[in-house]
Amino acid sequence: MTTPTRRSTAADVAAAAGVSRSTVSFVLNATPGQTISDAVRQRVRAEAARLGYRPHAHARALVSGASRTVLVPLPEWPVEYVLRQILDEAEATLDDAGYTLVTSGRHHSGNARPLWETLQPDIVLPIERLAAEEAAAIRELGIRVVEFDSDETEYVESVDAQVAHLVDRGHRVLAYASTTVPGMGRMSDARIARARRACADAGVRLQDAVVEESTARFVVREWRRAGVTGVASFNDDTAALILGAAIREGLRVPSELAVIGHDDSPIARLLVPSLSSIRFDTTGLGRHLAALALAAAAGGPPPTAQRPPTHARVVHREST
Amino acid sequence: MTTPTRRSTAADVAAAAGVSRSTVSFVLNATPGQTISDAVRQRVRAEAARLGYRPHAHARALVSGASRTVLVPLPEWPVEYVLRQILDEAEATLDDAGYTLVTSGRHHSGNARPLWETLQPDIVLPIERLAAEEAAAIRELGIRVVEFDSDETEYVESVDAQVAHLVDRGHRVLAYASTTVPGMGRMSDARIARARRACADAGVRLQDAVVEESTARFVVREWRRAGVTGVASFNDDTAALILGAAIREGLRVPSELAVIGHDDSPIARLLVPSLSSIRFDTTGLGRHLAALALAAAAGGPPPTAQRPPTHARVVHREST
DNA sequence: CTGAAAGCGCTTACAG
DNA sequence: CTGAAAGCGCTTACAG
Repeated sequence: MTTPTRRSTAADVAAAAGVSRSTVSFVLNATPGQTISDAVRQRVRAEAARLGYRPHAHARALVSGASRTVLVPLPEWPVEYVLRQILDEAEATLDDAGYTLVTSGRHHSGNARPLWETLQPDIVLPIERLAAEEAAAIRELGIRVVEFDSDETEYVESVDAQVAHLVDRGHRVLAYASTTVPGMGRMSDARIARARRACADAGVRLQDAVVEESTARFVVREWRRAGVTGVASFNDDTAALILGAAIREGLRVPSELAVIGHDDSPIARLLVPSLSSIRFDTTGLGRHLAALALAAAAGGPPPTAQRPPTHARVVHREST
Repeated sequence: MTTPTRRSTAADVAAAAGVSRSTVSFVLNATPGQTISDAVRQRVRAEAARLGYRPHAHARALVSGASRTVLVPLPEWPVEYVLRQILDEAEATLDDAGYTLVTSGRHHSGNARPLWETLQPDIVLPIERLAAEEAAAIRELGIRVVEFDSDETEYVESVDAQVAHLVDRGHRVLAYASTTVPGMGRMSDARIARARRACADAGVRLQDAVVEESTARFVVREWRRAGVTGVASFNDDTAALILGAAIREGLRVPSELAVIGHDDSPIARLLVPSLSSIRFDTTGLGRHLAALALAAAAGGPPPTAQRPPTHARVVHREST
């Protein structure tokens, strides 16, 4: 760790090039409508390069009123594979448009100010809907908040795909395995509700249970007793728990118990038997997020009220 | 998405409270050495609250020269479980000290400026050592760069623990399973080298191979032929690949082939048989990172040149 | 064709 | 006890 050197400013460049600070700004920002000789432009650029000049972001943001930054507050629950993939794609797309995506962690113990105050992003795009007061507080900072038009209940079509897959493969008594990760309760409830409806529509029965490591074998035994032959899971980790319990119970998978996960995370391919799962169009979703942010940054309304393209589809492997 | 309202400034608060802007600043920042009547203080605070005044971060950073922000550029390779845990802890610790930790993604396609320019953090703390020119460029921005005193070769004692565990359990021909994730090559090489040394010291033989999904069974067959009975893996995903291949080959684990992973990621408990692995003191490492950043922010040298407490230790499960 | 000046929102010596 | 003023580093009308 060495001591930082004093950074060079536009004034330094101006002095070195023998021009005014405005000229430096005009040249370096290629401001249109200015008539500056090529010789001067060359000189300014050369001096800027020589001095390693980089405009000070805070000063620029202060005067321009925009930081070209998008803040994504992460949800309370641990961020899973799918969301990471989506955010990676959103980040790349925003980068192409000259915007930087920053995610904020789930700690806000309170000593540091909230990241939107520290960062002063142009846009805040929360994954989970913010509390109304919180959103209002952010807006009072002059920041635009992008709220999704849809709540969790619209993102559960993947459950239909799980149920349809199991029904197609001849299962008539199903179970839904949900999880207890704190903060995911609402999402879990929405998915169970959707599973119930899908099963009712298909005329099959549905059990459900919260599955944890310590109870997985017990749950599996109960389900077997109730005639369950196919299980849809909240995510791949929960499915792995079911799969493990089934194996330890000496059940054959999928002939005695079929299991389908959700998210198609890396673990799905690593399990034996490999896990059928639900894959999302994370690229499409990521670009959709980026488009929402960019539209908000441009000051307009969201691009389309259309639902993003989830394209949830079954990846069929050995477990079903 | 609603249009943002104009945010209120210190000038608004001053006008509303009938005082000067300096007084507002003194009151709100509790600047010591000022003698301001309680009545005035009350009034300023009340108006600030009523107007929802929040100091503009960029203006404040511009004048104070500090943003109370720590930037952690993430490595090129996909961030695994252990690093996330470490960063979560570092984030919480920094938050307690009033600093915000921001991580920068691995995209820098180049249209957006590097995050350190956009963010102007006080400290940059890269996980992987930065290229010298890059570090120099950051320092020219007046930002302190914290370089670890140690390179990867010092973080491989966990390999000793893997080898010792297998040797303790009676294995005399070992194998090291490495991975091909781009960017992790150096780390992988360092660990294999360490495994070789540990095996030489223990007087046991060592094979090694890069393991991928498509080649895992082949590799396992080869190893069996060479008499290998214990495998140490670069990470838990690679171990899962070996485990899966062993099961598909009809081998009994651990009696015919023992496997130990690395990182103790969630998958280790989900596999059947459950995977022995190496757990780190992520809490200690996270706090160590935070301490390094804080020491740098305070302007001093790093707190201690001591190595961080990795405390790598074996978590013994069914696979060994 | 180029520079002096104002101003973004704040903090902090310095006068009263 | 409190306010006027300078200045952080930039951008951008506005004069020459």
